[in-house]
Amino acid sequence: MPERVTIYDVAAAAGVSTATASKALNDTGRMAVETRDRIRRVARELGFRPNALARSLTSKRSFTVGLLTDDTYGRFTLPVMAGISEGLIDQGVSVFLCTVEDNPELAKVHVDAMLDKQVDGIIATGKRIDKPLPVDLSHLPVPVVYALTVGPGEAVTLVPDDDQGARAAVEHLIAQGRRRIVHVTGPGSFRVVHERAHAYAETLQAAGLAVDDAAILRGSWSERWGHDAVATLWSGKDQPDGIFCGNDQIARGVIDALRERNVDVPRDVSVVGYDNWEIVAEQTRPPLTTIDMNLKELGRQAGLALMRLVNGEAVEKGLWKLPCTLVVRGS
Amino acid sequence: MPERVTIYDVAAAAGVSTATASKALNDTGRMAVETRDRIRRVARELGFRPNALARSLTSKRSFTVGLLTDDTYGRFTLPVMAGISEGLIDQGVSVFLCTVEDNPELAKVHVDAMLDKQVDGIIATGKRIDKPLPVDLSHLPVPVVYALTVGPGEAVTLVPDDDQGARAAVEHLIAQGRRRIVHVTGPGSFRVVHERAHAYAETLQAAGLAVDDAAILRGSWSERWGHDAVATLWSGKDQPDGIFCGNDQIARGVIDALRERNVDVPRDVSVVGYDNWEIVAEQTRPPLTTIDMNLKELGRQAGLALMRLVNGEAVEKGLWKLPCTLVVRGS
DNA sequence: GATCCGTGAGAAACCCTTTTCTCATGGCCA
DNA sequence: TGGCCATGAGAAAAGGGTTTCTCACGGATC
Repeated sequence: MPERVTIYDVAAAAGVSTATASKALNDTGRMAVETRDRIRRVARELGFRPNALARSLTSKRSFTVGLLTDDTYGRFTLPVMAGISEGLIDQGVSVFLCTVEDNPELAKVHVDAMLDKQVDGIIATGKRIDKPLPVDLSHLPVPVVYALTVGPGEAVTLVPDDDQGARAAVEHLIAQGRRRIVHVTGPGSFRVVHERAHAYAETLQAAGLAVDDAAILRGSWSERWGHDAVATLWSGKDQPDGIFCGNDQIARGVIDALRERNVDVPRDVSVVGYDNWEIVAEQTRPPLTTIDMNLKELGRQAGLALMRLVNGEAVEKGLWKLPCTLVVRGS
Repeated sequence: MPERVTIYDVAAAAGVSTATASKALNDTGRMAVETRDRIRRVARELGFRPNALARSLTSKRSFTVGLLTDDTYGRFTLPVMAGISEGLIDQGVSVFLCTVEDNPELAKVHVDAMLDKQVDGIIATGKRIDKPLPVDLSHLPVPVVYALTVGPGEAVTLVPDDDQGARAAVEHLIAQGRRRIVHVTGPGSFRVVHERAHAYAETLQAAGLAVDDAAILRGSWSERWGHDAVATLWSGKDQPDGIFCGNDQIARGVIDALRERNVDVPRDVSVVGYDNWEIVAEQTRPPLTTIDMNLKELGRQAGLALMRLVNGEAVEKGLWKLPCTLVVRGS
């Protein structure tokens, strides 16, 4: 293991003091151009990289943030984390990852460890928007941002705009000339189910289409449920010509069931999913038209918002609803 | 934002020097028991927490490790990361998360940022065992451990024992009295496909059962493929009574297809999956018997191995194959 | 009563970098 | 020729801890 090169080494090699070396490398202070260039050249030759710890000690900024999640399996958290990491690296910020499950003591240990390490701020993220993390982050000495999980009212919280997403899905179906549009979605215990269902109903109404409570079918987030829902729908009369599904798995079940009944998608029925889970959406036959929540972008924004708070810049408090995108494929 | 309490505050409040305060709190040095207790009590009352940055500066240990991943969607990486985080927090170690996708420049920036922050070591992990990260980690000033991704030969690399896992699956089928066992698996371009297929064949042979190359069906990692494979298998004569699937999604497709054909699982055919992806395995009807790769445990071990390297303890180099577990459910 | 030694605590140095303050130098102006 | 000022660079302190070394004190020993 090679010894690390310190600024003392650079200063000695360039024949100057560490003060001068520091100023040369940070482009501060006043000095002859030749001196600055010489020091920089020496530093480069020696492969000098400043010790961020020592630097943080004086600057009071560690260029480090903590990321708390209660999710170990979900597929929503990873893109959010990737977005955070990607959005912050430009500013030289690194991200501490902490998985806390539902364990309050563990969460506290992690938060304390992060604070001891002088994180500049903390991002809380989770597997379910309507479930808070098992730890109170509201009186910390650093700013906190919430992404994909609820925070206290006065906090900055970023979530996908379910209303706009659902609206876009239904509007797309209407634009395809569909008039009898049903909504097959997940369990009523999820907040997103209500929001999407509400937006669905409003959009129909705005288009002058009939809204029927029975046209909202709640079940589980599974292919099976999509399959079963089609069985129910096609057992009565008055079959729909458009189906807005609460997620891509349901949509896939719906499409498979339709094909089994020789109902052509998209000729006879148009289907729109939710999530743009590529491994599902692209495998469907035909490939699934669906709503992308832009989770990576959400993560990036969360990171940037946190840095603005850290820098003392003004940030609008409250719920930020980030736009979803309709991804048109073949269904 | 409350001001942070430093050891100077503690020392002043207790009427001692910072040297004495430090020794009292770290249980080092010699001093009267009353002095030590008094300092500790004062520290507790003031809510003193040492600044880890300042501490790291002298100790040369940051109690921080870097975690590199190229995965932003996969479902394998998250449990590994959770295991690492969980395994290291006991030692007060925090984990820097870096997502590098397939971008070598980005990866280099992240690695440099971590080294600047004086990480004690680095863990590389990825979405696919047979694909390396887009950055060379072999000449770093800190130790490196690879988990779920290939490292150079002399490195410590942790992967699930696919041989043992596949063996356990097939042995379970044999123990159920099955004799005509086929293997429906993923694309031949994946190394795990070869390993599992090889173990499958060997286990059959060891049990004195016929091994037929045509009994290994390679396709995609999807339910659809499981479905299609059953269609193929049941179109000929000589149907199998046991099916070992390359992952849970395939297994689910297989089981669904069997039910559609009125083939009873597990009465007529036993099915074993791979991955123990609970959202799939538990939703299957009947619930899926499958192989759990214990990824969280793998992550934990990776973290512990890295800390042993950091502490200069002996660690066996090379490939560590960690045992998989058969999870018996209803199939 | 002088010497010795163990004890408890503090002074100071160190980790690495940044930043403020000071100072020597030399050119310019009066 | 003396005083001023701009310039370039270094000394020193700070940041928050840890660690080594030193020292004052009091009791035991001879």
